[in-house]
Amino acid sequence: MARRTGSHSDITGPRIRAAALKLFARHGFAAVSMRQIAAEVGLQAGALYLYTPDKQTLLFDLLRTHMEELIAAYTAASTPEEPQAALDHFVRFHMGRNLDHAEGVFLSYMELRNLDAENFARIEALRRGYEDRLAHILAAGQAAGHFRLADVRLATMAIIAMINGVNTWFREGGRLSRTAVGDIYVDMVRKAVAS
Amino acid sequence: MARRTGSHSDITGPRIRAAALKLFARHGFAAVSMRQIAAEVGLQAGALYLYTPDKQTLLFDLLRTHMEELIAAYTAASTPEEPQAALDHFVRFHMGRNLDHAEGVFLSYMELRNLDAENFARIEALRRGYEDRLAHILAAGQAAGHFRLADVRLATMAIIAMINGVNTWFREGGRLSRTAVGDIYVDMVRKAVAS
DNA sequence: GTCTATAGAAAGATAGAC
DNA sequence: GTCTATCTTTCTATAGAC
Repeated sequence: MARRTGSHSDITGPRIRAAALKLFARHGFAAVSMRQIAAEVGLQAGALYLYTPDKQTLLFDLLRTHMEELIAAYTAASTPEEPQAALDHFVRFHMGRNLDHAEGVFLSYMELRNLDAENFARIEALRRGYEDRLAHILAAGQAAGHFRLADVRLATMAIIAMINGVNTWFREGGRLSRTAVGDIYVDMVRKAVAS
Repeated sequence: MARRTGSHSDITGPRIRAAALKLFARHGFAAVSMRQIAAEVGLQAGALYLYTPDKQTLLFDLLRTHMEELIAAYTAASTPEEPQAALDHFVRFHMGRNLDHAEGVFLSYMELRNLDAENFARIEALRRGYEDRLAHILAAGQAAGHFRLADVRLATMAIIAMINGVNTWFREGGRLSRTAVGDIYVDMVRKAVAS
């Protein structure tokens, strides 16, 4: 398909979103100007408005994409049937995914307040859908007598929060490897839900 | 002590900090203007500069006060000697304190990036000092054979993150009371560190 | 101690040339 | 598809009156 010079619609969009993700995560949504995002991509500020109607929609698209790709990746990595194996798998998947998409994770927790009510509800629905995957594993293990949980929803939130916390301190090349941390967290989670 | 009309130095300072805490937590540091803070207190923007040299110092003072009062409160609530009792006590204290100071907790995790390097280091040192209280409990319990931990530092971070997560979903008057949630978390933590 | 007024910089978004 | 130029608003911080 022939294209005239200066026409980069299909590549510029992703580059804008990548720049915005990086800058929003690093400095915060409100602290980053459209001019900064444009400069990061090598554009003038006005050109951004060919790709997003406004700044908030740009943020919403980042959060929506982050959640959708998380769910798609979890779905693609088939979960074992057996509850204990499924739980171990969830812990390792969630930790690895979080570390590989740290900027998106940070944004999706910190910048929800910059969405309007409708967009906020959409992102929350996606997050809840993901959390339900873990809740179902726990409920199945509880029903089968493998786990002993006072409350499935609280255990779900506790496990996710615990793993999310890894992003605040883990550094590649630090004292413990990613695999070693994963092993230790799997062990702690196993014990926490054990019957 | 005689005081002329319009002189409220001793009361205005705390009111400014309270307003800034509320607004920063709700909308984010960068999204809140000095005018908004002043309006919340019933002042003009210029008057704020009698109480803080600039906006960032106002944020730093909030974070420092939050951490110092957290540590002071934990110190004042005497910790049991026995490791398991001390751990239970820490879980309940940390959860309750977080819920009572949700805005400060949120700020102290979300707005660190708005501090310069020196101020950031000071806040991190305070946080580390607090985390060490839990680490010492875990290490003592490990040494006494009450706990089995693959790594004391990881267990410390995991427990704190797990409890911090409560702030994102707990609502007073919801399905479970604060005490009920505390009981369940104490149970999960006990099991996670059990030998 | 607080106000009004303002300096000076920067923001989001749009119009129109190329 | 992108740029230049600009409108309009808002920001932090300061100066000086009261």
